[in-house]
Amino acid sequence: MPELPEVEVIRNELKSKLINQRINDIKIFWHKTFVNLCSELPNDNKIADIERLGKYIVLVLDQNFLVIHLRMTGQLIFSQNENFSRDHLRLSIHLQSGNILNFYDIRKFGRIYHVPDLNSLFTNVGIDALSQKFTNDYFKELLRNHKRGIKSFLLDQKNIAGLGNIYIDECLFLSGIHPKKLTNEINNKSAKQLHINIKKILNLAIGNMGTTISDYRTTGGGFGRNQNFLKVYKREGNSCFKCGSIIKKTRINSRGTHFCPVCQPENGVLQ
DNA sequence: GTCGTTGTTACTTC
DNA sequence: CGAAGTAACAACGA
Ligand SMILES: [Zn+2]
Repeated sequence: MPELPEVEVIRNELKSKLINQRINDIKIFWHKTFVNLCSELPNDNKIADIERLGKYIVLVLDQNFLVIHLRMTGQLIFSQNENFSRDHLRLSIHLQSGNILNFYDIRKFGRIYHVPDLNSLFTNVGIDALSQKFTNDYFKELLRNHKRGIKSFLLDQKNIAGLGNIYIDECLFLSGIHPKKLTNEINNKSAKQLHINIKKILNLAIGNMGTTISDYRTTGGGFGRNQNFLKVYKREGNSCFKCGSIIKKTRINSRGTHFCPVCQPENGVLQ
């Protein structure tokens, strides 16, 4: 279930495969996957560019946009022929070159929106975590203006776009911040550390081609490698790489949350 | 049969 | 209003 790094890897791979290609036809196999808010289908449109905001991939067409969100189990797999699996195939974008971009999605939560503009779709999406606009000062202000558990705050895409459950646990561990620490009680030093680590961890994960825990695949169907470098996610019961304590797992926002009780003390007090 | 799962949104309650 | 909790979406594997 992809977060910013996985989406960015897919975007980079698709750029060379799709830009300047023309869409011939779209075949829909699960109706809810495709949300058409334009008067027509995107057939005959050229893909001019591919952008990303948070976990959204944006195919910029001549006239309008195709916006893709993979949600939990979405996969975009590129094929140069008709010889591909139809299992869990929800939609195919056929290009005039004969190549096909297939959208697989086991749980059917993913969506492909065809929209005339991006405003309505992105009203509740904040600044991208890897954007130049996401500065330390901006982050400090954002934290100060909310009183909310930091993990819950970071999961909310209207604050900062792109972080999800895995990378939030990793960023908070590396920064020594308890996931329930209130945003307005995080001091400037911790905020700066967290800001640096968010960028660092996301960029490292992109370099490792993303994290494959179960369903994430690159556009060639390959695995990422970043799952081999996680420090706390899925490591409950194992020793902390920093201090040797046992990594704990709890539930925050009904999400599995992994942390070291010594390196990330609640209320700044060792437990 | 039950539980948990990398996401988002609507809804309720405080 | 903000924040927190829950269900819903839906399918699979342990
Ligand atoms: Zn530790």
